[in-house]
Amino acid sequence: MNQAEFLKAYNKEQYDRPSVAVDLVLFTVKEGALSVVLTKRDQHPFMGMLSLPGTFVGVSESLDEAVARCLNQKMGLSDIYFEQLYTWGEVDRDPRMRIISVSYYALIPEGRLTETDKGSEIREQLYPVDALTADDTFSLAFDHKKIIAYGRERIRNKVEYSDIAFELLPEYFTLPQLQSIHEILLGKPLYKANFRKKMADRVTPTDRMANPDGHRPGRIYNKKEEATDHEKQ
Amino acid sequence: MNQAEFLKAYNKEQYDRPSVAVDLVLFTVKEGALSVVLTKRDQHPFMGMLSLPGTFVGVSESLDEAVARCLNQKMGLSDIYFEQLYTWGEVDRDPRMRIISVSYYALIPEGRLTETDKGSEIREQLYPVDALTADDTFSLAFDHKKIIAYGRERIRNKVEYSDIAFELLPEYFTLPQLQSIHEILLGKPLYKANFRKKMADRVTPTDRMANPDGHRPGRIYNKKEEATDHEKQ
DNA sequence: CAAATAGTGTCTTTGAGACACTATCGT
DNA sequence: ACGATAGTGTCTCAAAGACACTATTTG
Repeated sequence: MNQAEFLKAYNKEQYDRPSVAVDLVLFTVKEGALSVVLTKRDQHPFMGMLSLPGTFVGVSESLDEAVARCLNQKMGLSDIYFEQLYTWGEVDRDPRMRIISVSYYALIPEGRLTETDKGSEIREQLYPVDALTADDTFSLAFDHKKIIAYGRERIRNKVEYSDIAFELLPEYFTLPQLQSIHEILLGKPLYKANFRKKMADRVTPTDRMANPDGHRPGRIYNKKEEATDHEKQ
Repeated sequence: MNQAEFLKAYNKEQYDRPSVAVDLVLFTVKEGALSVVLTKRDQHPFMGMLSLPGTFVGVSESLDEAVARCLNQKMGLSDIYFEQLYTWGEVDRDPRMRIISVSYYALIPEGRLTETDKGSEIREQLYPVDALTADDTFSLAFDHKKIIAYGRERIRNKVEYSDIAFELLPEYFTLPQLQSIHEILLGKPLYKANFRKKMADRVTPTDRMANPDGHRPGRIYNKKEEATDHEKQ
């Protein structure tokens, strides 16, 4: 079978193939709680219920491009950290038709939500993750609750061996702020002295200090650049 | 827009949507080397080159079912451990058409390859992974070399905190055999005494011994069942 | 017994955890 | 000085790493 024959035969079966969408779990930390952006569905199925923002994948865009487009069109955001989570392919996960969902999670510092026109709108779509997933009586559209729980576990694990916590903070931050993010992602308190020892070689101090109200100011740091081969020599 | 209208509008765009396939990285340990099953392509594109076994995902089967079908049809295998790796969605990864590939890895003990009619055939399709990925001049069809490298990294990491190594051994094994699997997956030698201490609570001894030629026999173990809630009480 | 592999005892090193202490801001 | 938070020194403890030793088989 040559290429032309292949395409012809394949297209005949076109109507019998699944569709592909990306679904996005956009995390941020708001008021000390890990939160996720959800939109209220205005169509069947699951009309009126909360769901993850998502979009169908166009034939001439990559998966990552579809995610970037979704972030841009639905939330006016660009240059956001995101990463693929898992691909969900149960046959009946959408009651209308067969849709395979490639899920991603994204991380954004709360402050960056205001940098767009839709900022205030998005702030009102934030829901605390742990309350959401703990409540068995509360239900989300499709399998989106499961996807959020999966993403929450991923970042809980990943914060221990990677630098994702920095994606939830602005460029400049204090160590107590960084510790707070870690505690929220891990879901448990950390010892200050130990935390600082572990972070020591991942951050670089600036000569600036935070200006708090009524107590000692903390030094401002930023994330240390990864050492290049050149710098190592 | 109601459901009927949605489906009608959606189907009109049918020809502009990506297709979905699963691609499978089937690992086994052969002659002390981590190896992967590759098939020689008999069609364009990449005719004559090596590629991963894979199949298109049918509209009425889940992704996991497509993987199980692929294992069964192409290799006559069932009840194999497998797990999703990553979904590859670059637009030009297949020169014919837009195909999104959901990749999986699978693990099988070398001995189980002979339990099927196609066993001897499959044995000849095994290629050592590390030689394959180290050789820059050697190239595979599509982006399959990248997928194999990704799977190889996944199992290298996962062997440290999970029980996947057992999937590459038969039900009953000796500790030196288990250590050998770990060393191959990690790519480095391990200290015998330390390894055995770490494994002590993950295996249960039997009263049987291996019968080697010309040296002390090793005790035969099997994997310890996970403690259930009932057993914990 | 020698060759070969199975299996163990124990010292060292490393890093996580716990906790008590000192430092510096505004009022 | 006091309340509040920032920041440090050091002891403990558990696990990983390293290495030397003993044990059991066949020929």
